[in-house]
Amino acid sequence: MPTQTFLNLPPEKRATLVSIALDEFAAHDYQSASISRILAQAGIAKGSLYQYFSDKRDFYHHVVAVASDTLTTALQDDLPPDGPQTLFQVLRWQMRATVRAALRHPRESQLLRRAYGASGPQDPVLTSQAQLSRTSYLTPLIQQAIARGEIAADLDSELVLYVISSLIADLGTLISAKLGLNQEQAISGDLDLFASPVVDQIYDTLIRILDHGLAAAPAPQE
Amino acid sequence: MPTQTFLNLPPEKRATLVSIALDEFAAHDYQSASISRILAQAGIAKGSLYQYFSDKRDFYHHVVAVASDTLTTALQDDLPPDGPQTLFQVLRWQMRATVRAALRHPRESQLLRRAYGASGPQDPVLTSQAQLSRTSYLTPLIQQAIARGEIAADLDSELVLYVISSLIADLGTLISAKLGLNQEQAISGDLDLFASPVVDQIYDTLIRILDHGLAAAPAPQE
Amino acid sequence: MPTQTFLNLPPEKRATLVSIALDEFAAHDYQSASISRILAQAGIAKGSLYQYFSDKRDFYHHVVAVASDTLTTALQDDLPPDGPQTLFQVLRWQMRATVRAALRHPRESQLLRRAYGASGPQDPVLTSQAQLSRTSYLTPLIQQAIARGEIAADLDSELVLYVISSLIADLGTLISAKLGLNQEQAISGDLDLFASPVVDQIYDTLIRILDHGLAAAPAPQE
Amino acid sequence: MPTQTFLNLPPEKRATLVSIALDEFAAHDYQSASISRILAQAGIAKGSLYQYFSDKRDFYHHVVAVASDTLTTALQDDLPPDGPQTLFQVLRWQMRATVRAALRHPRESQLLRRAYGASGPQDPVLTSQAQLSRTSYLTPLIQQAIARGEIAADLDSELVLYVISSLIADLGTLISAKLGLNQEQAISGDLDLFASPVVDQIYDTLIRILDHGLAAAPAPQE
DNA sequence: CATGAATGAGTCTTCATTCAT
DNA sequence: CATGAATGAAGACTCATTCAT
Repeated sequence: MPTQTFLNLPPEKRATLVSIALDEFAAHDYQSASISRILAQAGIAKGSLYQYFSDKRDFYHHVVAVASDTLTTALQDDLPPDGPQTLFQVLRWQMRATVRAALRHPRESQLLRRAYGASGPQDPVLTSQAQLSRTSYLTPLIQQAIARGEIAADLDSELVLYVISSLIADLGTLISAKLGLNQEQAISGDLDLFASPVVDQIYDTLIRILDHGLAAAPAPQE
Repeated sequence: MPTQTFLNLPPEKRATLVSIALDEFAAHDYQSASISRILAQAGIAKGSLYQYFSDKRDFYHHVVAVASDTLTTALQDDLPPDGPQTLFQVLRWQMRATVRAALRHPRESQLLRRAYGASGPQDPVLTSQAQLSRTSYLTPLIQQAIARGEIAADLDSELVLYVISSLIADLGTLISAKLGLNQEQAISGDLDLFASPVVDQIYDTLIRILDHGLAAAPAPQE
Repeated sequence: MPTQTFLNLPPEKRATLVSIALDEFAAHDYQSASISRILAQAGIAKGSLYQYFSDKRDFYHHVVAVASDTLTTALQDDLPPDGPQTLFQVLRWQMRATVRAALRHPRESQLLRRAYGASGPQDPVLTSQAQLSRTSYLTPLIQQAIARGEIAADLDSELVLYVISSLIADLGTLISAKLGLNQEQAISGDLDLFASPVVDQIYDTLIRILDHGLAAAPAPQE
Repeated sequence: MPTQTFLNLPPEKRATLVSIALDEFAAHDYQSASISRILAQAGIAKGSLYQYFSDKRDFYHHVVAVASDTLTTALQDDLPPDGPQTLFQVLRWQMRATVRAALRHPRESQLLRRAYGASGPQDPVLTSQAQLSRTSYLTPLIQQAIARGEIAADLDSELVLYVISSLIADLGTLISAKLGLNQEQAISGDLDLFASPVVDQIYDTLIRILDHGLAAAPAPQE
């Protein structure tokens, strides 16, 4: 946890430090990210960091937390239009919002992929955070959907969550591939690149697949 | 690429070196994996490695390639029973085979997850290998399935590939979660842990979802 | 030397600071004792210390002086019973008092052992203090004893001082060894551990040796 | 323990390194002695030391061992003349030899004083070595002396050892004081400084005190 | 062709001290 | 007069790589 000393810092300085650290931790994994590099670039003395955070890991956690906040906020600023909606209408929106948030915040996105993806047993803090972040938003939606009969009642909600979040998780990769973007473009943060009917069609198709797959089916004729 | 010198080595020595390296690279990410540690444990002189490989990265690539081979071979030794089968019957087999291969070869599995997952723009070799490994096996199956009408003709095969491989990719996580296993047990290599009706039911349900979702639908009643 | 600012401090605060410093300096040698640790534990601001003392070493000297006072006072509160006594009767008392003081004030005792023992040429202040502390109490006693004929007149009083103080200096070690105590017990401050006839006998024997050795001997019969 | 790598080194290089380390460890206590300083002065690369020793402490132990060997050898090269001798004749020789060895090897002497004196519970290796070094030579002599009746039979040999070794331990201090030498002269290694009748008389007197003190006394007439 | 000693830049972290508030 | 943030040198130790044998 950041010390009070860090919290007292001029917001600008705080932001600079975190932003530079974001770059470093997004580009290298925890072990190989270099505190020295970050501090040199930020123009902050070696010793100072240890007045802000107790540890390299402590610092890392903070940076991850900030990135997570940034993305979460971006998602919440991009809510579906009001009015009653089916799970699948909401999911379509969510897909788009997720992709757009990742585009707008490529470093945060990359960092979290790394942090939550590779968080071994060595960092239980992150492991549990990761699980939470995957679970918290979708789980209630899914349970409502089951209650409303939009999803087959006999489907295990945990499994449904797995299906949906798996499909959303790597969406960026899919879209980049279909648009023929290289990785640089994909993380350029240029939203226009993704404003394409192709992308919309991807959403539509995925939603159709989910809808048909999960629907409380008049058991298909197999 | 390994030098000829390496290829001339007694196979046993080669295997030992690679196996120990597998441990190291599975346990630590590329940067923090230690050549020194590997060589010390293998009883091989520091200089020798640089007569076998040009680089730490070169060596790493070789180890990843071996791991990839191991898993691929394991998958190919676990083929579905003969006879004409639908895509979904094959996929069910494939799911089971993938999970079993990962269980039987936990280090390789972990290494590839790391290597393909976090392969940044810094290692284009791995990035393309990763893509290939995801693509090669499933793509022809999917195209056949489209041809045979098992999948809606208007579905883009690339997207179908995405859906299927996403669902297979993290299957281990899902199963571990549902069985309540911790990470240690999950990589223990104990096949019996996964021999449970719960697991079979997961396969069944996922296949049902895929089937309904991808089927050449008599368009559902939405 | 402490500044006036320090002397103006509420005695309680002063005592707290010194006591915590005592712990630190008793546990680590001068260089590795940490001002930061002391201040953090005492809840005193970094800058303040440098308004109380000029230096780490200045502070150290003060702590040593306090410890020295504490022990000296403890010794003076444990005077031999009144009435005329021989040097050896006084010495026996002194041995016991020294041991008891060390037991009652283990931190001070440990600190002084460190400070006076290892005081190199780098810290002349301590070196001379150390010498003084060894000399001041015993020297007059010895001279009286010589005058009274309890000690052979031809013995050099400086040498006698050396003999006596050497034997007293490490008494703690000897007693701990004979009682089979480990170091933890030895500095536990538990007076009862040393309340044993074995200990009394050690005093008696040492005194006998000193007495016979130093006595104005009718030249022994060898 | 030194690695084979270290043992393979040209003896000259080995000696240089150890000698410089001797200076450093004699001048500063373990914690504040600086590996960097030693290596810089020795012209050896940082990394190399860790191919010779596993640790700072490992290195330290080696240096202490070398110093101990040096002093032990010096003592053994200075044996008393042959022929049956009383304990006290031997002790007189031993005093002289100890003082001369310390003079000839002032750094080793200083290092061992530090190492054995301040060896806390944190370094059990040294603690036991220290005890051994104090015990091994004198104990058998004392037991013989008791057997031969040179020492009172009722004296505990452990206590006698304490008395004798205490008096020998700080002899250097006493002599320096009596000769009026400052610390620099005392560690200058100049043997001639100590070739004085004053010194011989100190030995004589101490031996007389020990003799009278420990003798199997016809209880003196006090 | 194997060896393994040498290298020195690099790692994270701690420290006593200063100085503006 | 107290504060506590800033500093940057220094600490022990590890690393991939080279090169003479």
